Amino acid sequence: MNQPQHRPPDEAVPDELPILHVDMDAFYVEVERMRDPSLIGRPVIVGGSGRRGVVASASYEARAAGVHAAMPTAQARRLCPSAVVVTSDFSGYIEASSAIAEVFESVTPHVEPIALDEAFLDVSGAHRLFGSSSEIAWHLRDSVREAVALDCSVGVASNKTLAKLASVAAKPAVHPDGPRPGLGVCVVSVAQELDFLQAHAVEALWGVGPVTLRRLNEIEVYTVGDLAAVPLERLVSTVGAAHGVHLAALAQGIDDRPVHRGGLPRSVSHEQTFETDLTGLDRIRSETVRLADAVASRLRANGLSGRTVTVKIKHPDFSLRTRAHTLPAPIQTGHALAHAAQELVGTLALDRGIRLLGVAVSNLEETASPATESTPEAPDGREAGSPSPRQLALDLGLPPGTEDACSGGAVRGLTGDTELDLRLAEALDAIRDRFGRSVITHGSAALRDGTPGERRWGR
DNA sequence: TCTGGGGTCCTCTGCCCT
DNA sequence: TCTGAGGGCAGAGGACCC
Repeated sequence: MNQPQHRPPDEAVPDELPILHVDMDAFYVEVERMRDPSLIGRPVIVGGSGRRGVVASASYEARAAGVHAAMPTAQARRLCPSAVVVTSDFSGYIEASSAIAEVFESVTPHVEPIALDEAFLDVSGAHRLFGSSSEIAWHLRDSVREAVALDCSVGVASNKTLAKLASVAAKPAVHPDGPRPGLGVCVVSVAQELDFLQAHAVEALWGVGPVTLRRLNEIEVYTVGDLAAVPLERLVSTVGAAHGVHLAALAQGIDDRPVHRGGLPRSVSHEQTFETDLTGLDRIRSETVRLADAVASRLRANGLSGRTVTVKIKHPDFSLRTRAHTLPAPIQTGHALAHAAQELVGTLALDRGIRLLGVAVSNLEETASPATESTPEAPDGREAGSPSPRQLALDLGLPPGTEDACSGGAVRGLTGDTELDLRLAEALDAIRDRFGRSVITHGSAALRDGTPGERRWGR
């Protein structure tokens, strides 16, 4: 959205409002419009274009027709037949997101990314350089626009919940005649907090999804104000202890969660919904290898390894099953991960067909890349926070590469990466870096149209 | 006429150990 | 040797977020 910005007169904003929530406006759509300017002014839907795709983001023109995120693309097409459907290409979004993150970091080191298109900032230490919180918010809007030619909305408040709601209030409005410019920046002073907060529908609170909303509606809670009036015991008996106590505090405007910089990710995963349900053991196994390989590539690219392997399958009736196993040592190679994932898949009922298959690794830790790890001059004394030494597994079966992991023929215990696994992964990475990801893969998982990882994260 | 993908966090349950 | 209580942990699943 490239609307002219009308800077409001300076407001008396006390500097004790430390939290900013910055949210890009229709981020994926606007990135696609930068790539293809012919999309400007037209209704645009970004998301999966296949038979089972859903909407990831919709332009304000498409939203005016009732299209919203998570809606099946087929349904969105019916609601807005004139919309242009663009398949998500995350490499461009990641690039823009990195440029935006640099703008945030230029103002404060206290940045907590929430997604590619939004973040919380704690600006309590930035006032001497950049002025009041309101001035910082406008400065960020201008700087983001200058850096990536995209608009964002900024909420300013005393805590995360209020800042998040404020950024929503600052957003452009959906209107049948076209998008109406929003405030751009919305400041919620301490004096306004409760009135602003308690007028919201209860589902506006973070943590209130469809299930919690239904439960709250059953006890006649529809607004945050209603929530604030419910006795804590009733709330706890309705939504559970932890959730109830948390929601009760939020309803009173109490939210002392700090802004913290992202640390190590908790998990890395790939999953795919298939155009037609997956059947046949060979096919299921080969897709497991492909997903495991994609996850392992990302682990290595980020210098990570993990101990807990989880597989997830969704049946045609949408019932979901997961199986997890924690290995004695962390792994980061496709071979070891595929082996563990296949063992887990083998414990699940596969005869009903598979709509979605996923492979995830959690219990992550930093690990030196194979290239750096092989450096013989590595110092003995490691600094705190430096990558862990790699514990290798004993290879109890055939050497990697001499067996097809998807054949299930060689049974190695679920142990970890072997030295050979690592050397093979290192060679694969080098070849893929040079010639592209699709030039080499497991024989059992020959790529047909790119891995989900490529489609999502780029080659 | 269908319902994605990549995450995080929480609860419940079962198992193991003391 | 058996049994029960309780803590810790892993696994499974649900709910939620963007």
